[in-house]
Amino acid sequence: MTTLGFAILGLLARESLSGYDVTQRMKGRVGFFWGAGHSQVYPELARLEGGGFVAHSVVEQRERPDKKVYEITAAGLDALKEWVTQPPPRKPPKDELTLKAYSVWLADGEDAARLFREEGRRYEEQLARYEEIRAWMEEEWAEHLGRPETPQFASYATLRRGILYEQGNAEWCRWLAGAVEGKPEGAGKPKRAKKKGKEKKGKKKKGA
Amino acid sequence: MTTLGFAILGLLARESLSGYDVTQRMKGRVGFFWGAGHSQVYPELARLEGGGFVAHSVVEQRERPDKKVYEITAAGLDALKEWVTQPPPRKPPKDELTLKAYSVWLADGEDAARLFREEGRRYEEQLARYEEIRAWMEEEWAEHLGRPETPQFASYATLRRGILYEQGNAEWCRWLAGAVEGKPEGAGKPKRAKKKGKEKKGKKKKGA
DNA sequence: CGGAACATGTAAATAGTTACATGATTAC
DNA sequence: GTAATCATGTAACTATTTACATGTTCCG
Repeated sequence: MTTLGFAILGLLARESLSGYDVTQRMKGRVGFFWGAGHSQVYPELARLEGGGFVAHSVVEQRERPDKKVYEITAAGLDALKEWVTQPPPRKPPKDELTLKAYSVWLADGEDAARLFREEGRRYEEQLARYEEIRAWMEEEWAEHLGRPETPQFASYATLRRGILYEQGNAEWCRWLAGAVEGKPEGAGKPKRAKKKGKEKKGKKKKGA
Repeated sequence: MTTLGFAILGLLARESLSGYDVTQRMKGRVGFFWGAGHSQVYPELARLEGGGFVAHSVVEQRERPDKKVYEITAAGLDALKEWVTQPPPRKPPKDELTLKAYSVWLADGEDAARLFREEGRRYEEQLARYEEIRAWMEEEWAEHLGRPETPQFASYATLRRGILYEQGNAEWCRWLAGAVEGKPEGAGKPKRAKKKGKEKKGKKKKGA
């Protein structure tokens, strides 16, 4: 079983969904911790069905194309429960923004400050959206949030994770943008023998 | 050019390395924000050389097998500088621990608390290691850390990112472990009769 | 009429992991 | 002798992304 399979089972444990619905969730509410396109979702649903973890029934619609609605089976629920408390394998993270920071010493300070200020702004926007949802949940779901056996509690838990994540990102971006501001282009290894025609129009770097 | 290619260029911009060395870095100092095995590194170095971004020379060693030491070229450095300040494409994150949290409502409270307490402990250990390195850097590299044009500054920046990341993770795990502790098993049918005496007759709602 | 949302798939390509394969030297 | 580290590669497989492919209904 793949992790994507468990992601789908996690959705179907809450409500039965079509492949289309699953894809929408993947780029909506659960999209901040797991994502997949429809071209991954449909084959995975077929595999899950082959393994007996889900079953589908065709729902005919008058005004819409027919759809296959998938429901989780008892075996699927068992497999999901088993998986939930297993420690996840630690896999090498891929954080492209940090990777850029690792080479930021080579960049022009203004360009770098622009990048990290802009990225920081995005994280803050996302944070603001999460905080709104959080406020809504804390009011609307007040009685669920003390009950870890409810899906509402679990959703709230993932949201808290998202909030801490965005806060950390935003704080770091702000700090880094401030730190690189005003810096000239990279020194350290002044390997500039470049007289390339690769210069972008209207944007002149220092040098010359 | 792939992101892995830029990851390698980022290393070679600091010092010339063999494929073996690059692989070691990938699971060492830069491993917390980018990882790759040797089977990915060697072909990528060949591709980078094909594109003129790196060049190698064979270093014969008396006591060790010969090695190919790769050096970044002027073209490679240009490409890297260009890439550093481009906003990274937002790709769907894959956070398996949060995904598990999304289905934690189905799990036994003790099992879940164990998982998140244990994961939290790991994050705290990592955090402690980072804090040590940070203390070392702040003493040893004091004069570099105000200079964004030095590779030392950039390393420090990525370390700060790591610290904020681990702090957020650890805090969240602690909170979640505490919140699920003592919770009985979730909705649905109980999986197996473990040696648990805490059976309750909770037949409850189906997910909504 | 055209675009967005609903609805489901396959194909091709790229990225990444795990396994296969070899061989030297150092330290126990 | 045997395990660990150094050193470099290829092959097979899995996961993921992007593109191809089709058809409906709703709204303006």
